[in-house]
Amino acid sequence: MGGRLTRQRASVLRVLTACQDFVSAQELHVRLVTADIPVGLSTVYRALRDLERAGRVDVVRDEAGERLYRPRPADGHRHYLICRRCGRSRPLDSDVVERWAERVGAESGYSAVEHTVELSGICGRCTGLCA
Amino acid sequence: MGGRLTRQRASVLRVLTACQDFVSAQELHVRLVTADIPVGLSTVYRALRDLERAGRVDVVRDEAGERLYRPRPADGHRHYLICRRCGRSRPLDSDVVERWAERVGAESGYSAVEHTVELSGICGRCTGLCA
DNA sequence: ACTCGTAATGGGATCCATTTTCATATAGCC
DNA sequence: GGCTATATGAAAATGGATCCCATTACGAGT
Ligand SMILES: [Mn+2]
Ligand SMILES: [Mn+2]
Ligand SMILES: [Zn+2]
Ligand SMILES: [Zn+2]
Repeated sequence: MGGRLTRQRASVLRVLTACQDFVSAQELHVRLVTADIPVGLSTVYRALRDLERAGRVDVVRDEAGERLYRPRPADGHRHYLICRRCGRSRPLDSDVVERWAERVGAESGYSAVEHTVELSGICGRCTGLCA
Repeated sequence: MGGRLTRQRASVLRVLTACQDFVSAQELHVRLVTADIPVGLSTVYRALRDLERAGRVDVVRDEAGERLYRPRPADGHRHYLICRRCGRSRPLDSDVVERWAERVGAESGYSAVEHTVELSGICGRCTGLCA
């Protein structure tokens, strides 16, 4: 399933995990380079693509359409509420939506139904700062 | 609210409405040109941006991140189930999710909470064709 | 530990949707 | 009809993501 274990891939996963929030590939690349862990940008993109395929990360898009990654909790698939100002995210209890999506999908006659659910807002800390 | 009523803007909205499904800006531009309605691509993008700001269209992103537009039904905000193969979409009854999103948002301490909900699958017609 | 085949790397080129620029056209008010 | 702020559109710029390909290095086999 996973390919060879290279220094680069290990570093990408380690630094991503240390983030605890959604980060873009570019941002992650900067963090790696800043931490004196030289990894090419292409390699970061490839590592993230592979992690995504392996179901190890959750992916969302910000308003500009940029892809943001976050390590997926061990207990599987999650949805998040993300601060549009600072990016802080928290996983949600989404049982209700999961059941709704399943039911609607089944009733529709469509097959292989997938869903995207994202909430965004301004977190308490950001509401405090400025206005 | 809208600015001047130009031939181009009128055409964009008319052809978009005739589509009855999600279309990309580029696709819409091709349809316009094909129908002998010359409109610049930039103008299509600008018209769609304005329609979006005015709440006249719903916007989703396909898997490639491309933005797709569909005229919004008169009764407001909707969510859709879209065929990943051919693009056919149907509006969903999303009361359950609306209430869930509202509750979760309120409990979170975040303000100005917004949500994105999209279902995608393979429609009956596409399942029939090939495999 | 050494070799070797093959997958992985990375810097630059390339892709492509979307935005910006700016000279020109025109809607809409007098 | 004239005026002017606004809209247009062709071309250039932007920027995230992917591709290319010569080079590197993982790791299985010995
Ligand atoms: Mn889910
Ligand atoms: Mn909704
Ligand atoms: Zn915040
Ligand atoms: Zn279909």
